Amino acid sequence: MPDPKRPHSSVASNFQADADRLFVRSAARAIHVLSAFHDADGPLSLSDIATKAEIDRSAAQRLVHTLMTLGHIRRSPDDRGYLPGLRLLDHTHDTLRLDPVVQVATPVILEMRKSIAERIDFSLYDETRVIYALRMQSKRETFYATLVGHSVPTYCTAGGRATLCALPPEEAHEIINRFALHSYTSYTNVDPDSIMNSLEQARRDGFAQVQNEFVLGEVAIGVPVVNRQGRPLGAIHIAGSLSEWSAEDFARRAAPIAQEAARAISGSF
Amino acid sequence: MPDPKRPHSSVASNFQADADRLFVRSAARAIHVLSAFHDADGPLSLSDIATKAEIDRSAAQRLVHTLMTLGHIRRSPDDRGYLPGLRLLDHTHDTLRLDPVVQVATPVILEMRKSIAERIDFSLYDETRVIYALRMQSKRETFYATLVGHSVPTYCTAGGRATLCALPPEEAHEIINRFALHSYTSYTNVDPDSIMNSLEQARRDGFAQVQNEFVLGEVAIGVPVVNRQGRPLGAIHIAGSLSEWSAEDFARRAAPIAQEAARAISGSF
DNA sequence: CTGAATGTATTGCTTGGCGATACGGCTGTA
DNA sequence: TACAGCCGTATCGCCAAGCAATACATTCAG
Repeated sequence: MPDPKRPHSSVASNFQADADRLFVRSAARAIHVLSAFHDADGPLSLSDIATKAEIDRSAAQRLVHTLMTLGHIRRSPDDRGYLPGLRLLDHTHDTLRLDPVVQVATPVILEMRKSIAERIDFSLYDETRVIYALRMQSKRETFYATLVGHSVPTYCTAGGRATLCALPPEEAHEIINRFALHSYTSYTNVDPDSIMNSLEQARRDGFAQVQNEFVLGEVAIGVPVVNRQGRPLGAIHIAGSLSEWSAEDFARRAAPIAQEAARAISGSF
Repeated sequence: MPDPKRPHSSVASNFQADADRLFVRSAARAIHVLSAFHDADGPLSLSDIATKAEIDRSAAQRLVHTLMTLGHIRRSPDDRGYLPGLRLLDHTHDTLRLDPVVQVATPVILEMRKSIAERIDFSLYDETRVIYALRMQSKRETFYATLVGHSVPTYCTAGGRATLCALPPEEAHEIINRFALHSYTSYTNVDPDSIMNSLEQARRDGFAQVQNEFVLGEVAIGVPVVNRQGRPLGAIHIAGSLSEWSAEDFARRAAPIAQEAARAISGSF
């Protein structure tokens, strides 16, 4: 399953700096080096990093060296290339624990598991995607663990559609158009108009529902968490298996729980 | 002692650079800026960041500006300061999904939940601490969710002691001595010799056990995951409540499960 | 009103970072 | 065995990118 496009502001090395005297190129390049791993599927060599970060080998050498002394890059255990370093996880922790939305969502999500045994996730809104921040596993899930930081597209997932439906339609439309709409399964809806219709439906129902569009055999509902101005901050989603639920039953059971939780969180912003 | 030729250079900035021509100061400073949030408990102002990162306000301004355009820092929702940005979570995802140990541990940990209903964690070894990478919640846990990236000391936690006991004693001793041993609860063992004894015990038993030392009311066992050379890579830990288990019963029940899982993972490295 | 924060903007000097280049060590292959 | 093509590492002189100092508009507390 391919990852959705992660923003990667690429050619940014030079054209930024001319206009922007506050822009520190070396700092940005360091970040680009770390971002080189976004489309890696294993350890990278110096030249790999240079290519992906769009810098020359010398720059890659210097920056990798620097990041390695800081623990943000390490050699792979078998010494065949470079990997992201464990120190990056410290920033993860900071990002999550200092995020006001995560702070109030956490106890609410934990409480939800008393009401339903399915998989519950909380994710943060980032324009064309939502990023997984918290997860409560269901009892039976054994195959696939979504890692924290995993991001999925907004147009074809329950959580994503939930956040989009909290936006003014024209803004949602603009975001959908920014996408290279990709068919994850044969059921994925890639027609912008049809997606806009499901957003409309979700707005009426108060929750978004998706089956089979991103993962086969999965039914999921999503509810947006919004601030006082109604702007989306994130989403709560609950996912179950189509082998155990009809879509209707699942929505009837899961949606009210997610809605109540979302209301509790939304109240604080 | 400050060099008169470089009147206002901070200690942190140049002690590296003199010796090391490959070291890119601006890159390191960018990371320091992100690390400033490690000991923050809310949004930071520019001056806060400058202080914590040991740079002047100008540098902080430039670096924060740069990191903000990259999405690695953002303003807090109420516009009262800066927070770590969501893009950092992309690096989280890379770090976890590319980590060979996490790759093989994930399905094993997921499988464990079939055998036991308590809280199961997998964490990665980083010298004086272990960093939480994966978690399966127990049914009843409602108060406290450990966020991914959270790190705990090695000397007083089950997972930490498990990894230490896989080290040669002198090396473990050296690590323990590097610590400011801190009493998290009134039960925390802060005596190096006594800690060394529990490591010895853990080595004999094949698992480490800790009660009350880090969190009151909690009993936990930990088993190290090691490579072929026997070096620790991480640990599996299972935690339960002392209100439901005696320490002995808990160990009898949980240890074999964790040991089998650890063996399965350790085999691959 | 004052004083101390905040974030933002500008500037001239100089040193930190640049990129070209070279090197020794592996690995696979012809 | 010799060669080609990677790998990571090391060196060096040039100059603009990054630096620190400084100034300023707001906001907030006392």
